[in-house]
Amino acid sequence: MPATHFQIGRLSAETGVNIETIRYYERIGIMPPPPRTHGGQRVYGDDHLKRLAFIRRSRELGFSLDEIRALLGLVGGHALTCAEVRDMAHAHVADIRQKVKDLRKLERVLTDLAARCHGRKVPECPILDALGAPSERPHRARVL
Amino acid sequence: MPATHFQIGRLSAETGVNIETIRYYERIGIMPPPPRTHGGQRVYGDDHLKRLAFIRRSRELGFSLDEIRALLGLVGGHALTCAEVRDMAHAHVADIRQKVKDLRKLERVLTDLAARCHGRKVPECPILDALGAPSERPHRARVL
DNA sequence: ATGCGACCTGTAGTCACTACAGAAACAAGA
DNA sequence: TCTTGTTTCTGTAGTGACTACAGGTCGCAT
Repeated sequence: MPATHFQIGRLSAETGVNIETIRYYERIGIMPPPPRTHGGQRVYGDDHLKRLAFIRRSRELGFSLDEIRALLGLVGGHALTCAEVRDMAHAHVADIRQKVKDLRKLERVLTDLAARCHGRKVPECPILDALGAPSERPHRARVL
Repeated sequence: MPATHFQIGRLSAETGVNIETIRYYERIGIMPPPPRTHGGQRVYGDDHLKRLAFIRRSRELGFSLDEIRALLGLVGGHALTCAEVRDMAHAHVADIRQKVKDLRKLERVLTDLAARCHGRKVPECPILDALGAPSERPHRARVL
């Protein structure tokens, strides 16, 4: 069982969240201001640890800080229903699918371009060509 | 054949780049300052159009403005070799592949969570649970 | 008492835009 | 010529989610 009182450095180490980021979270109100020592240093407990872990995990899953605020019930004062949470998750999945699609298209284009490039001396680079020829030559072919 | 002299609005319309963004590009030096009318309004030509199209396309392919600066030969004064361009493209492909991987994992986790959620009244939401339970209950299982 | 690392506040920088306020320029109609 | 409306101008500030830094303080060990 870990100690129930620790400072920001420990909290940072346990959650993997940067110290500066923790203070930032406090400033914007998604982490509650913890009690302080006599000298003004922050003292955290397990609740803070859990909450920060939650935030971190949610960020990893692609939720914005505003959405996390909602998940935490910090908006309007009422907690979300399970259905609302599920809807948020669904919306994210849709976002992610679109992003993956876009990225894969992009990957194809770039690999194609790179494959056609043989690293020769200087000017006739097919990549620069495909991008639209910065200052010389009219560009005909359009990829994507 | 399109007109060779036009204002920022037209340039914006033809390239799909926001007017404010065009001025921003000028300010940070990746678009050259165009000549002006008597009254101070910017006048563009086909060179500008091509260059902006190049920039736009490169952005779409995921290059940063700094990388585009390099592609345009604005750094150190020397243009990149074809091989250097190809290497940049390769590096991007690697980036993209990693991102796709991460996103797909994320998608799986989120769909799983959403599937286990039946939208019931309020508290026993498996999504919030999996995220680490904001303030109550110890969280055992870790996904991802 | 002194040295050291961890911590404090507050501000500014990052990236790539985007938004706005308030003024001036230009084209078309009355 | 005057007015009206659209477009453009400059300069500044805001966005999201941090990150970096300066200059100072805390707390503990020696």
